[in-house]
Amino acid sequence: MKQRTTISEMAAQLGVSPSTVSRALHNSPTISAQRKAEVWKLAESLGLKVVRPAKSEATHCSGIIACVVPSISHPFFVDIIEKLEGVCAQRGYDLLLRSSNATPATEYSIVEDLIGKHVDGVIFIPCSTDMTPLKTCVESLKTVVITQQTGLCPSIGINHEEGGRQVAEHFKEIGKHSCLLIGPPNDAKFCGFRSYVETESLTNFSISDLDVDGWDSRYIFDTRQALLDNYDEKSIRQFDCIFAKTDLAAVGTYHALHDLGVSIPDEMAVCGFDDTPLARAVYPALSSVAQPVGQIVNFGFTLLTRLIDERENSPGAMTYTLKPNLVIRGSTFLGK
Amino acid sequence: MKQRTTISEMAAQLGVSPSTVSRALHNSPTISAQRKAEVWKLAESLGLKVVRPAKSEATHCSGIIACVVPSISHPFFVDIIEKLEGVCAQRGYDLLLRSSNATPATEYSIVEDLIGKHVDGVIFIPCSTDMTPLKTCVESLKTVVITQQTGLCPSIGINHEEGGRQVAEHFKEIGKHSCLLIGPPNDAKFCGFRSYVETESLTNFSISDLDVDGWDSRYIFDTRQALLDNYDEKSIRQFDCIFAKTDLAAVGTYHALHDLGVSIPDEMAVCGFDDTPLARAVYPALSSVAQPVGQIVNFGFTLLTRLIDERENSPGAMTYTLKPNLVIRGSTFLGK
DNA sequence: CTGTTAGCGCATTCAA
DNA sequence: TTGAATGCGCTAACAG
Repeated sequence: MKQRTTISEMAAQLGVSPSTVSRALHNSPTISAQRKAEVWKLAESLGLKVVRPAKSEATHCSGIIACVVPSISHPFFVDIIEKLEGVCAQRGYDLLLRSSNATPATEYSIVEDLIGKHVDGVIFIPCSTDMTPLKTCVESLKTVVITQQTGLCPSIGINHEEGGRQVAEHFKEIGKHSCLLIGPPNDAKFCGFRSYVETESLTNFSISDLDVDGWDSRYIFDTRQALLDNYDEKSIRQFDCIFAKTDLAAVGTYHALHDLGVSIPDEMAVCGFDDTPLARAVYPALSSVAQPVGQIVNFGFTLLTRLIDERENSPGAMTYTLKPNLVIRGSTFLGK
Repeated sequence: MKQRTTISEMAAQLGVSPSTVSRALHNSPTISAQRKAEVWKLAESLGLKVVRPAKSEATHCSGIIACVVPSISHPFFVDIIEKLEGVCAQRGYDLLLRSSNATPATEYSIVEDLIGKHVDGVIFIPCSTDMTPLKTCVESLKTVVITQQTGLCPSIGINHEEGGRQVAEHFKEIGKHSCLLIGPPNDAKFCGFRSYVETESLTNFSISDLDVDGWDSRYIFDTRQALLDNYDEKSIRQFDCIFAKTDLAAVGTYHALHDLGVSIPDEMAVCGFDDTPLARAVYPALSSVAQPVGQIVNFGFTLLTRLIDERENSPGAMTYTLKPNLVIRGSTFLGK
């Protein structure tokens, strides 16, 4: 197997010193244009492979960014991963991927594991309200939290309450007045939903909860099951709209409604959250609150590199909040 | 920010030499149980972080495995990534993720980039029939190809022809006799499909092609569009079954058929490939040829670690072929 | 069993 | 502008 070329091998071939090669490769100002050209010529003919681990050790930076996600099968996180890989590749960073499987304990052990390793920084998506793992992470590694706000480190995410409010307003506008919220009842988006209903004093608007949670594609089936366990053809019809924690739960809702013979959107409007590709894959297309994933990732990445380059004087724990945006599609469209 | 503790700091605190600490941390047999206990005690109180880059340099192995995929938004690859992250985490490896965006040129630059970097090996999923990038990869890095067979390095994947044959057989059994194949006509699964039809001399069975390809969720909409561009309510009904290259194309087909007012499965049976979570998310649930992703990933990982540990005498380019398995669901179920 | 020595390949001083 | 010397933190070979 062909070995990677070292800087000193190149130096030998050129009859110069290793430092000269190093300087040339770094575009150091203290080197003659001619030498630089020579070195680069050879470098390119060899494929230009500088041994990174050595560089990492000498410079104390590895060019690797870790990303900790709650799940690798939730389409929303997949979207984030995809976009993050994009910026990383573009900006010369490598992406190390780790899933906490929505378990704080795993999250913690990942952080433990990451410290002392070869990562320049980490993009963190917490999987619970337990901030212990994050705290440990922030203590030893440059960290940026995305998709939610935290006071522990720079963070960026949308205003989830606002997202819930948009859904409530939309439901009101299409004349709905009895909603089932599917997901953890204390989820911020549901709080926002409720607050809108209260603020607008929609007296004839009733709200119920169905507490099912999940992080991967099983969430679809768990939601369906929970729905079927708790409602039948008759009782489900006390509602005329459903707001699900995420598109996965919304799709599970589609299944259950189909089983119960309830039509979407005529009898029941359904709205999801995150606006994942899934929302456009199902029929009817699912209305969903979109998060500006591109912005979140790009800005999160920028924040992190600033931290890494220490360009940030006092990084503090700046918190950035973006606006969500309800995308209306067939699942809430023709509702009465 | 708390610095990672070095081995020599620990040594200093304990009044022993760095090598002793190193040995203890490695469970070397040439060390007293007492010393080992002392070291571990301190290590744990400190969080036990050994600086990896230094170790990487000294041992020439980093504990990092790279995975090159054609796309991070195709559910099939996502499934692979998820499972690979699982084994990696479990076996103490870090996973470096790179997407070629289904472009051989990008694939090549990724490989170029990976060489000389800190990866012990790479799990490679080629994105095209252009094997140049893979060849370069194999030359300089321990490489294992998954999801397809190649003579260039150890590889593991299913027999795609066999998958196509299973679909053909199923279509025959449910009494279909005019099929539209959606995807690159020379795809192995379609060859298998055709070969079954020929072998069984199904004289009354006709086959057409619709050449649309894609690697991410856009494939859904491109397929839909291609279908609508090429067929109308009438002409589409010359077919009674459709076999799509992958679940994404199948879902796109759902949309188009809905637009055209064709019912699934009554008027048209639809079958996908890869059996991604998407297949169970849509309605009616999509029949699809399942690939044993778990086996592929686990075995691929094992092959790679064997290569890395040099336990393999002559790695050669062993090729392993697994069996696909058609999962029948509502989309081809009640077909006549 | 343990300490000392010598690198791993690079970046970065310091001289020249 | 360039070469020589030093060190990053660790492992491994060698003594003791």
